[in-house]
Amino acid sequence: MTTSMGEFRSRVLDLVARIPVGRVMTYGQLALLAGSAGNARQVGFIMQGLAESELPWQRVINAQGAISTYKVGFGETQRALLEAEGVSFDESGRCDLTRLQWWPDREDEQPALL
DNA sequence: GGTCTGACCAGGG
DNA sequence: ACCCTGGCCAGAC
Repeated sequence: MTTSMGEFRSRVLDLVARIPVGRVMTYGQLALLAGSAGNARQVGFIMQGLAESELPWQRVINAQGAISTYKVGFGETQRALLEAEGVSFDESGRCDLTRLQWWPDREDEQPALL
């Protein structure tokens, strides 16, 4: 079964759209759940340009619980958006993934934001 | 085809 | 906790 890049991309975006307010997912986690384990870097590429979209792009962070977008110029914006929905960061710029990382399951569904 | 790059990651020292 | 390494793989020359 081959998963085309187009399918991968749309699965990633579907997942991002479902992340509840105040929760986060990581690049690697999205790659895994979208059917391309180990392809975290491609998720980063897919996220390019989503800052102007309606998607909650700010809820995607790296596996250390930190923001990865400073190098692309969106870091401050992302942090502000997350803090505005209740996510707090420690001195080293990390949030508590054990508490905030969201894994899709039937009980914890939220209305899609699309 | 080859080579470089990257909103990444896990593991090891 | 930090830094480094190697792995990852699609895009863009």
